[in-house]
Amino acid sequence: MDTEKKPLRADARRNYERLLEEARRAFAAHGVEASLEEIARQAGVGIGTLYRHFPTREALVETVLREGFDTQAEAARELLDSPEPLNALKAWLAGMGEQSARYRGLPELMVDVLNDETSPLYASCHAMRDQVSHLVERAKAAGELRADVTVPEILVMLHALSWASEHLSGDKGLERLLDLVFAGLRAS
Amino acid sequence: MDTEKKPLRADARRNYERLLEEARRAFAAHGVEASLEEIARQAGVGIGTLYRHFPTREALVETVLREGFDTQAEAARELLDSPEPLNALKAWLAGMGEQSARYRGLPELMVDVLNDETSPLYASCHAMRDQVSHLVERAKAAGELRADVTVPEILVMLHALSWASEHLSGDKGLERLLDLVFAGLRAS
DNA sequence: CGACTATACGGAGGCAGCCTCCGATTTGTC
DNA sequence: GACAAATCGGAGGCTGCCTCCGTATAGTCG
Repeated sequence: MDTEKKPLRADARRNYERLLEEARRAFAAHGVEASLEEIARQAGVGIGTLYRHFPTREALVETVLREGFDTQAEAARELLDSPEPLNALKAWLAGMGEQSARYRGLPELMVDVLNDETSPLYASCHAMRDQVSHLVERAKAAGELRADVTVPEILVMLHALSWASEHLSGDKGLERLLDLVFAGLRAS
Repeated sequence: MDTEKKPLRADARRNYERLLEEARRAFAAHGVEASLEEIARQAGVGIGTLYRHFPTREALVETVLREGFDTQAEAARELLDSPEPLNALKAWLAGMGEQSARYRGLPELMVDVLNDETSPLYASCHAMRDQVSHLVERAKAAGELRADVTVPEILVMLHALSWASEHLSGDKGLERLLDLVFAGLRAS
């Protein structure tokens, strides 16, 4: 895991930044399946250059998302000290869900990645998985969370809700859906 | 809504059936985004013939799914007489969810179709929407279902769970997820 | 049975996207 | 300023979508 990084040549660095910028724009506009050739075109760069910097679509997505992921990871550490385990978990899930809902098609990608060690996104996702594990254990220990629900179930469900919120007209969809799932659909 | 149907020519009918057969196979193997050209090829038919019988991918999907949908619609009518409104709703959702989970990518298609009147799937989906509405009203009236949850929320959530069950390793995933959502994640 | 017409067939062709490969270009260094 | 290493760019091969129209065939009628 050594992160050797020779300094890039000036033109390479410039192109790298332009590509990221256009990728953000394109993902926002067309989802995570946006045309890579279009991204290169908009960045004023050949398609070969895009593929040199980002060998796969996932590599590009990963780089675009990394900042948000790091923030999210930090949030998890703080939440571990919260006096309300269940709310801490909910808060973490809401944050993660927002990340996952950032671009159309992203929830699908995230879920697929959970079982694919070769993906550049795998490391990030796995780290999150560990973090949420702690939050889940704590909430279970406090008797606030069903003991029989598993971490994979929670994660898949979370991404499913992000996925759903893409397809729901309302804007505050994700939060609402999370509430429903935590509280249950039965009349109280 | 007159269903005029001139009898097809013998070769046309034969090709129609072959295409449906191959479509079922292909959707099962590769999801609803399976290559149409491959389907035509496997059916021993030109791509033009496929498009003549099924002008859009959705038309083909719709035809493949119709039988299951009709069965599902019939189930709804019976469930309206069930003495347990909430269980009736759950049963209906489980059935619908299974339909939606039949092919990879189908939940997404179904959700998108809910707002697209021009889709050949729209009629089927809308009919279902009406049916589930009755079941939902009944369950609310009986005080067994939260009063503030809406039909669109329930439907999107259902398709989200179908979507999730595709991505969950276990096989009885959908049923389990439905239970979780109805009961809620909080410790009881 | 043979001819004629509505019906149906098939695949070429144009477009777009993925990804690879390698000759041409540019950067940084001595 | 020249040279090697690093980087660029896009042509090319592939697959898939969908349309269009010349060709083939089923069914009918004399």
